[in-house]
Amino acid sequence: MTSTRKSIILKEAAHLFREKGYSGSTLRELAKRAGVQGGSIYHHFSSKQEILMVIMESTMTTLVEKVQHEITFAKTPLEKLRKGIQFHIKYHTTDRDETYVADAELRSLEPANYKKIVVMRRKYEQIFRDILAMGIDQKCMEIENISLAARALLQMCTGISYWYSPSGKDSIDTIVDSYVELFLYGLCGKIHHGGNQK
Amino acid sequence: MTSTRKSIILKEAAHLFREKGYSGSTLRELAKRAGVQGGSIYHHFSSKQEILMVIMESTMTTLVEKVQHEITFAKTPLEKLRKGIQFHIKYHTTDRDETYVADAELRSLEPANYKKIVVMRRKYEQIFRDILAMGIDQKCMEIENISLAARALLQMCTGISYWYSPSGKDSIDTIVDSYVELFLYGLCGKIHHGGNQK
Amino acid sequence: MTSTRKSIILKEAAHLFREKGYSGSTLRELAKRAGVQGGSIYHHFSSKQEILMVIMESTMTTLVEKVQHEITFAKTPLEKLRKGIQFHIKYHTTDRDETYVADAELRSLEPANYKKIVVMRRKYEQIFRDILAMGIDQKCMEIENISLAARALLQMCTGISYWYSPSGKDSIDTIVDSYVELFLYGLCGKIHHGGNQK
Amino acid sequence: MTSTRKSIILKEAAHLFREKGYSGSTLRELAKRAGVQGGSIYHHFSSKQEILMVIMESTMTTLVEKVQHEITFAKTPLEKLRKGIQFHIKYHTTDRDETYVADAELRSLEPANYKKIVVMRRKYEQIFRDILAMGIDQKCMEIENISLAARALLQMCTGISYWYSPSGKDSIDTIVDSYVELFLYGLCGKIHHGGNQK
DNA sequence: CATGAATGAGATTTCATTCAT
DNA sequence: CATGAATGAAATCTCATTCAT
Repeated sequence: MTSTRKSIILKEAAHLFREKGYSGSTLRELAKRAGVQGGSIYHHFSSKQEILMVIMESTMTTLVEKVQHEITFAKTPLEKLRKGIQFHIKYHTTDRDETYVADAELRSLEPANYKKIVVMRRKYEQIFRDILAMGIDQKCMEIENISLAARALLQMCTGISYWYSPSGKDSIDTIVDSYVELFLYGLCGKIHHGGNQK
Repeated sequence: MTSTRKSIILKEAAHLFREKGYSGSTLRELAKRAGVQGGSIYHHFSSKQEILMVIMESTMTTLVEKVQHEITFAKTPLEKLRKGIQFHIKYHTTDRDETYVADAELRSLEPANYKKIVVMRRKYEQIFRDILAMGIDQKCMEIENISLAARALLQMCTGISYWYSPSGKDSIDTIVDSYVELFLYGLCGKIHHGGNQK
Repeated sequence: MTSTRKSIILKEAAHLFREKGYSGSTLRELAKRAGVQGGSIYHHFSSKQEILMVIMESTMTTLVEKVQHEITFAKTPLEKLRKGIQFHIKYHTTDRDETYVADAELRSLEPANYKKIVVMRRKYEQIFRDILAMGIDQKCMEIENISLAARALLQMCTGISYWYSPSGKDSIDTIVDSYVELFLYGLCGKIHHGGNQK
Repeated sequence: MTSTRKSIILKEAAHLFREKGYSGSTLRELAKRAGVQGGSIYHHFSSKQEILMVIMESTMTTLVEKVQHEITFAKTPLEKLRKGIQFHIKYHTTDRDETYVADAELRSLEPANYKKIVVMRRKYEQIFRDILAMGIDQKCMEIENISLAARALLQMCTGISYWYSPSGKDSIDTIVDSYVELFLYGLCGKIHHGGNQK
């Protein structure tokens, strides 16, 4: 919530990178949006790449820390999953520029940075895989392939940050409920227990 | 499957754009990968933008045409959905460079091109929305919000093209089956008809 | 003597670097002098540093090769020294931009390049040290410290490239003769055999 | 020997300019080495150029004043020359950063400053030329071209500041003796009076 | 005096595009 | 069709200098 020059630049950078992509964004444009001269950005960051890295690192750190906190107090795997999805979606809608960038610009990271972020990303995904595994253990979920399911879940939910707008007709809570419902019961899960009818 | 210069350039362009993004790719690099000199690209395409547009247009055209063909002969909405998902995933894994680019580089299109592609994309999504609506009509699906569900479905499936590798441990058929199952019945749909227990 | 664009750029670069130093020279200025656009330089060289390196490497290579050829056919150490000095001075006056740069801009080389050139420079100096050592052996020279003497000789002669101008009043041959004389007999060597009278 | 902020900055500036050249040095680097922040330098100097000028002016002033004092009490031209060389070398080794800069960065001076320093430099060189002329008059030296010889002498001796290190194996006194000897008698002057045998 | 954020001009470098051969 | 030298606009980055605190 602090509004230092540095934080303004970061905020505008996330927005710009989301809009035009990292490579498609220019520091001139960023400077203009942040209300500073081009050179001033280099007082706070040593390179364009560093700006991207700061956004990605802080976003991933927050994601991992907060989701762990959110699911700690839930008792059942289902409850943990619901809390996890809820948090994921809320964070991906409130800080949607940053999360979009963190999701879409992995490829723009230089090798060393890439490695760091991939580690954090795996850690985050692991949290969800663990929940699913627990659900299977406790027989409240039935999943053929945990990895696939976790990926599907996160991609589905992350995708929200691609189109969500606060001024859109669906509220965040509506979206959260729909997605949880969808992921837990599918399109037909509440209607009939039919097998896989090819 | 023709291997003209032009088709090689297109293939390499899709690969390169996927790897580094449209803005992050240079025509020099493309030329090198395609085995020609920089200037030669301009005998086949009038600009970098045109290369992107050709990829996107042909990809979207194929997507729309083929999915329609695939679902035509399916009788029930469930069957249509299964066929649709199957086709979507297969196409997104076999031509994953092109489909990835078509999905991720919308923002790199110039306004006129952007409009054209968005229309095609909506048409494609509409096909899936129609299936879901039909499913509700015929009471074989239960969906709160068709738009959200269609988006979730496509993002989930498209996401496969982000990580799928032919050398990975999951075959395309395995992936298709898992995703169809997941989307139709969710994690718990086959276990119990419990309500939404917050 | 070839006048390709590349050779023109190199020639002008040597001249500019000599005039303003490597760091003090801009590629814009170089481009202007070479009659090309700024960007064109990068068609021939990958960086400003590479231009400097090409100048230094080719200069040092020529120096070592040619001086070896020059002294090969001289029989006595004195004759070899005279030939060596003569060649050194001639090369440092005819290609004085390049030799000046090779001498003065060692510090502007990046570490890897620096190492390469230092090796070549040592090789060149060694040639002169060898001549002096041979002179001592054959008792036609009397030198307390070969390293110091070789350094003094080369610095004295290299210095010519700092002030020599083809339009000046001293011809190259005059300069060569004076320097050889000076270095062989000193200011007083022909007058009296006085000891070191402090 | 005073260690005011200003004198520290000057000392570090001479060192930095020697290492990277005037153009290649940045005030930020200088500030860091001097242990202050970038802006602080401007409390002591009005510009980067002024720092260079202060170094050069004080160095040249000291050179001229001290060499005159050193040679005043010597009686013969030979004695004067020995004293002059001795002083020159000692000063160029003890204050070798400053003297190196004074020697190498003439071209970095703005026109007005350039003129001033060139005058001082000529004055310094003239002192040595005068000694040589006196030596010829008194027939204790034999020199074809006084200007060339003076230039050769100074370049030879100044060059010491390019490689001298207090931790090297040659002491200053050793170097002084070798150079004096070398310049007075050459490599062969003490051996035989042979003519110029081409 | 000292700081350090900010400036803005300018440096190096990149790259889509053109065109003579 | 193909080449590769050249362009020129624009991108990233640097740095001497200023100034409010």
